[in-house]
Amino acid sequence: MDHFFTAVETREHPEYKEKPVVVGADPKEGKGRGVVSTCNYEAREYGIRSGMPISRAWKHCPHAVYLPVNHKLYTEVSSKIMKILRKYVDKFEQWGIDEAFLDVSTKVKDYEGAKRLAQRIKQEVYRKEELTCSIGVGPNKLMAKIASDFKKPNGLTLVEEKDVEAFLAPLPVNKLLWVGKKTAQKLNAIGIETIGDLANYDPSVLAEKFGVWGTQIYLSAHGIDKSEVQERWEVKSMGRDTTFEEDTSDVNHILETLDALAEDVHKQLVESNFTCKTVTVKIRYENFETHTHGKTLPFPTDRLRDIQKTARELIQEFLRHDRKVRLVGVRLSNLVSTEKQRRLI
DNA sequence: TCTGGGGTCCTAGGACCC
DNA sequence: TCTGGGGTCCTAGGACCC
Repeated sequence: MDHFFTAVETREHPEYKEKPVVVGADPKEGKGRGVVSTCNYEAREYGIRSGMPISRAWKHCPHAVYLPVNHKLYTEVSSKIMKILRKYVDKFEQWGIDEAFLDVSTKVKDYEGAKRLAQRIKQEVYRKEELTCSIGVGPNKLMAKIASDFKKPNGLTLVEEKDVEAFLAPLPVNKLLWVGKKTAQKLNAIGIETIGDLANYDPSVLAEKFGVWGTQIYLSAHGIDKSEVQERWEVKSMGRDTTFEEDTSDVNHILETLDALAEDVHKQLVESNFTCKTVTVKIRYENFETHTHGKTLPFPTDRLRDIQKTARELIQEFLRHDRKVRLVGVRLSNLVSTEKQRRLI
């Protein structure tokens, strides 16, 4: 979906149309902490980008419309859109809140057919939800994803198998899926700037420098991706974390916050009929130094007091009166469905 | 410039078992 | 006194995604 959160907000509030809109943390007149979640194209004109500190966005454009993240609303709209998409295929994979992979290989004969299908999907989504999306068509998930990024908003990009290498070659290496900031830096350091540079690099050297990862990105640079489109329905972990309004060394405040986060994630655990075996806490000090500390219990649990007690024990060693804390979090993993657990007992 | 919150996957070392 | 080879599970940290 194109700038999904701000697009939904603008649909709900037509008065925002043609204004710069930013969804994210409260800017508090430029003193807010947190980041931009999504911004529309008008806001991008001012240099605002998603992931940017909200204070910096404020400097770029104080008169933009700043809105909090209304996750509930976006999830509802997302479900409706996913339902539309799912109808078109039998192999479907949701990817985050606003993206999806559709395997249309059994539904169309050729790329021309895929293009027509993509146009129909765009029309239906627009007609029913008044929202635009950008679609990429390719021989595999990797290429479809990169193609979908190529022209936005409201784009449709086809990359046929025979054109894959030529399409990828001029793109900067960070356009490749799984190549983020760190990997891009390392690649740049050895003279690799474009995907074409990477494709022409000696794969054995890449394997030596990056291990399995090196082989993976080398194949990606050639547009090779064997992964299947498949629904992931199994959750591996669930967690909550929060950044304090102000960094704090108040132990009671930290522990109470931790309890509240545990309560919140416990609610989700019970509602989704899971028990958990592992509790992990996360702490971030004011200097952004971040630690995690986890414990696997001898038994799976869905009792709030087990989770809270374990979390409190785990965080203890990190709490020092001379170190201010920026963020705390609780994550539950090693999930076992309550049904499965009953069978095991 | 000052860095959210929800996740997944991978790695490497250590404990432990046969 | 020196020390195999196979495996699983746990833990902490890091990179990546939206």
